[in-house]
Amino acid sequence: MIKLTLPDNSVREYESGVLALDVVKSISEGLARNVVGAVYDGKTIGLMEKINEDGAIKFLKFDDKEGKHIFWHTSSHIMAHAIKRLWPDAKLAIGPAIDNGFYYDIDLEYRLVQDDFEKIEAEMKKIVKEGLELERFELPRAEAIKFMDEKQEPYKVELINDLPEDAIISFYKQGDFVDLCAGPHLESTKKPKAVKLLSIAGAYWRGNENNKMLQRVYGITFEKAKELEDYLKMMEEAKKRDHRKLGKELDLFFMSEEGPGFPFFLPKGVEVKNELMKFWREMHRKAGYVEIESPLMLNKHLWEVSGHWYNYRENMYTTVIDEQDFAIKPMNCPGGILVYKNAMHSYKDFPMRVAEAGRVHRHELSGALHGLMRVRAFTQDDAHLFILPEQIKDEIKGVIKLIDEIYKQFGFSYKLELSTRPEKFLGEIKDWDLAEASLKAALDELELKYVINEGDGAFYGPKIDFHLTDCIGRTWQCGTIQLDYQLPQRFEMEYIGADGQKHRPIMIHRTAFGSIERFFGILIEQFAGAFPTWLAPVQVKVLPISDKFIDYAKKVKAELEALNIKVEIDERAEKIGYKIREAQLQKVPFMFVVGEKEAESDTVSVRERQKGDIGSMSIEEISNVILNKIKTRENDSPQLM
RNA sequence: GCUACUGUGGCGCAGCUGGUAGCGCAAUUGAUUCGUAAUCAGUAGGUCAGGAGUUCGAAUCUCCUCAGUAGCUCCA
Repeated sequence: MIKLTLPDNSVREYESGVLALDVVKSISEGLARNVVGAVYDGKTIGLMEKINEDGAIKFLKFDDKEGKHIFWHTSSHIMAHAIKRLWPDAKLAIGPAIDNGFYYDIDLEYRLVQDDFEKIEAEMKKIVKEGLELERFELPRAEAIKFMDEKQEPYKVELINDLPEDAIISFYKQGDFVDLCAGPHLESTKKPKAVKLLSIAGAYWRGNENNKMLQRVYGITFEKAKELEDYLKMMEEAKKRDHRKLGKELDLFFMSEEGPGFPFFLPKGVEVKNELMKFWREMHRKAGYVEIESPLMLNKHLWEVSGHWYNYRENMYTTVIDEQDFAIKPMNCPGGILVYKNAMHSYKDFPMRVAEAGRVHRHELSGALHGLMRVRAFTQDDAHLFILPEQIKDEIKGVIKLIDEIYKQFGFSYKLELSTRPEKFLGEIKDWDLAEASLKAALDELELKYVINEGDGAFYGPKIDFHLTDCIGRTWQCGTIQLDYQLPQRFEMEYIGADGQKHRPIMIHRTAFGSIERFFGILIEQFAGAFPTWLAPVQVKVLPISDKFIDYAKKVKAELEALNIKVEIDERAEKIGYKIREAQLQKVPFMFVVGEKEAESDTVSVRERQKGDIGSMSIEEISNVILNKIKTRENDSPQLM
């Protein structure tokens, strides 16, 4: 509940939720004259401030995040206004603010191209210069529909029709431009002086691929030109971390036209992946997991039982062997289940935690592919837990903790999402309800924040997803925990309970990395390719000053290799500066410069990638430092310091 | 899959309104043996994603296919 003190000292109360401050404006001239902003659950956002315990509010300045949203939301109106001026037949759909800027979906016969951006930007700047005041007004439903109909805005009419009965239908007007909008907005169009349109893309009306595809124009604005400049520079910098670029530069992996969506890993990429999996195996062993392997390909019968043949067929690679249909596995679970069914189990065996790093193939839509983040063949660090009903909550909590611990190793922060029953689902609703409640309970008991995605679960059960962020802020689902009552039934899985009777186990599917490929991609971007020493494909590069010292360099290399340190020599007849530059660009954690001085004293001159020259040390001394970093898996990537 | 854009030697790029391809890095050869982010010189390497068409003539124009990029849909 929000209390608003008006100039006449009367108090008005609002339900919690977003309160458009323009409402305040209309009722409280003087208190909130130039105010733009909103209050949410009594907390200040936008230009507002709580001034006393009652939750009264007064004019303030921008709060960072929400303030930006208001700024950009108004900017999206300015852009729509500009486009309407240039192409009066454009039909407006929706135009919200996003984390970095805003967009507007527009239905326009004419196809916008990059070259139109300048024109639109120029028109936007004109509107900014005009400093049009934004006015809010409300209309009853019938009038609102009539109004938008007259303006020939069919999408707006549809939006109004879908608003709940009691919704307040508000509009914002700036000059001759009016838009259906809940607000809030800036008081005038004069602030977003630095304007930049970023890209144009297609987007389905209301996100449904059966609907018409509209043109979505993305843009960003700032008050000052310098801010825009900084933003664009920052984006440029961020793009240097792109794993696709670094993957090439650092010889980690590549993609070939011959296998769209099927990544090739180069020796250095495999080194990193192997180290990653070593870490993974250690963590899982400690957490009480065993590991199995199941076949890549299984016959149609199995996929019919699992439900994949009917629910997932368009995504599976299939083939015929000896006149029998087979499918390459898109998921590891059925294989894991066959392993379970290979023997009779007792309740005493539970919880069983069975891991499998299994390569799966899914025929993803070509437009969905993206570097290592979205591929058609990937290795899931899967595991299936077979448990008793009373073990659900604790096992889920255990999995969450394990995933959290794994992510912490890399310094990741993550977002959690809980996805519930989809339209296409197997099994009984009551089982679904129970499963969803268990996942919620586990999250709540661990006091974790999460958002709920209604209807986003897998067809066999609800799930908790862990989302990680890439270099430009896109998030990718990595870890997932899915509770499943369906497959145990479909596969008639059993165990013998304390009562000597057969019972059905409950199954949890889970991944930590999600896909090793995707996780690797995120990792590359997180560290900008400068892997911590323990993960680095080359940990030490030995750089002889000249050919004369190659023998000594080889001796150094042999000593380090005996200690399992990954080392290379740069034997080329280049100057030391050149070799250092190259090793630095390859982001090798340690460089050993060896010349006459070192060969004589049996030492090396050590150069660390982030600190530069750290002086001359004996081989034993420096290898102890390195071994210790490897052993403790110290996060010494310069990106995290 | 959809919308828009892109596709030139291993990599990064240039090639204006059509007249049969250039640069830098890398590679390679030779010289240099040089102390902390690029030594000098030479050589080789591409029928311009693939196909069809327009044209006297196409990397440059048109169409189709493939691949990539951004976003949408979908998803780990």
